[in-house]
Amino acid sequence: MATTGKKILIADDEPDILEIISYNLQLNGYQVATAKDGDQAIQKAKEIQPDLIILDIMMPKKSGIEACKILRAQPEFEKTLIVFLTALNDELSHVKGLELGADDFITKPISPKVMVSKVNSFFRRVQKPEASKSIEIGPLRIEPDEYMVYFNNEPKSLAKKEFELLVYLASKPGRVFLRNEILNQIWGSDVIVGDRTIDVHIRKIRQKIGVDCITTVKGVGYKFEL
Amino acid sequence: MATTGKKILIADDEPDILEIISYNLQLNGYQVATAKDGDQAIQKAKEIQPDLIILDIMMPKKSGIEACKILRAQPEFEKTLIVFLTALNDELSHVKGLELGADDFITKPISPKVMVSKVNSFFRRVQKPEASKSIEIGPLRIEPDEYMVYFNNEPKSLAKKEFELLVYLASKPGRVFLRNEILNQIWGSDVIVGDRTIDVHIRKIRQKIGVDCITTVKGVGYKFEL
DNA sequence: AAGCCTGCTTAACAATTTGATAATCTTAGA
DNA sequence: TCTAAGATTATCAAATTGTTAAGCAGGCTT
Repeated sequence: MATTGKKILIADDEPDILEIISYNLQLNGYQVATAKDGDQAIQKAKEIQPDLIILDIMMPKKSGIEACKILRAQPEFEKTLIVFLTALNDELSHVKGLELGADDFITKPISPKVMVSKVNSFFRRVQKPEASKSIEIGPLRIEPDEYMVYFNNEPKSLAKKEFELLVYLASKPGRVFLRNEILNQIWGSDVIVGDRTIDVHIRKIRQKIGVDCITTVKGVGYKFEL
Repeated sequence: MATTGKKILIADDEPDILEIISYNLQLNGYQVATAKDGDQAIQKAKEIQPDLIILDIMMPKKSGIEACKILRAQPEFEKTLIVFLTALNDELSHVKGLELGADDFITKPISPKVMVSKVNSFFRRVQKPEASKSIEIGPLRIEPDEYMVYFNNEPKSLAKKEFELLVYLASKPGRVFLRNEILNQIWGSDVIVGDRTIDVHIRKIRQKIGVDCITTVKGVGYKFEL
């Protein structure tokens, strides 16, 4: 299954549960991180900024409820999906958890299949694309979100292929990309285009940006540098 | 407790359950309607247009799953919250239900208290996106509450889809939204509409607003910018 | 219930932009 | 100097979007 790019953090003190759930979510294309207690959950949450946090209620160090309270208090986790894992019949926890700002709870025991279904349904509601970060090299700023390049804050608009090519080269300034690498990355390994095609696109980028930020390495490829 | 105005429809074939849940939800300010089988649930849903529908899986006439399928097929219930009531261990129903477009399921037996908490959390979840602050960009002001756009204080009225689309794009000025993202957000991930549909709506917005505030990024999508 | 209005979607065609190629220069480097 | 790789330019086909009009369905009015 293709990766969805969604990051999930699971906190539970039972390694077995952690592993089986983690494994099944990964099979379904999620990026999974784990924590074995409340403190670790909080620390890892800050670290990886997950899209969904699953907290077991009963954990050492800090309970899931405490962890949730702490997380929710921070703006960065204000809108993160947080759900609790609870044992059956633990009604009090349910009520408390929901009042504390959890978005839902999941009762244990739970089969991996149901878990995956639930997780999918969480994301069905809140699917918003993650923002990619901008690249900044000297007076040049590339904004992948906007499909725009700014030179000294002057906006320069490139066509799709040109932009992709520039972003690719600029991803590692100074490094030379072989023509083959470029073809594979931007055009795909199965597409066949002529040799001059890359040149033409490079030319258009140079022309539109107005600064020579792409250097030719004859017989090898191109590199981005200012 | 003050009334929230939220309407809930509960369908279950056990009158006792119906009554006790209904009573507790009403205590918490919800308007509650009940149905005792699948057919009645569908009929009442059309009648009162509830904000949340709770369907028991095992019911006479039509099962909750069938009822859900029928309801979801109708545009008016496309985005209504629907949750299932299921007996424990009935995993198959869980999975099936979520795949059929239910938003969640609740396991029986369930205490009234937990039920109320869950219901509260459902509404909390769907209310978040409705943070209806007005958006103001330059001479353009968007009032989500009024479904109105003002340009230099001149009111421009847009149709629903047009308005939603504009609000979505304007939520992050400068950022390019892929056609796919737009489809998922405005039309829903399961609705299939033709390619030109977005264009036509974009055109109408541009036409009605009278200023070109939407930029096309060919091969990618659209972005809002003045 | 019939008719009208509005908004959503689609189809058909026009207009535009993009991407790839070919042909023709330039130039770095042997 | 000579040569091969790259730069330029023009051109064309394909992909993408814009525009218009027409069909349809739901809601409202009469």
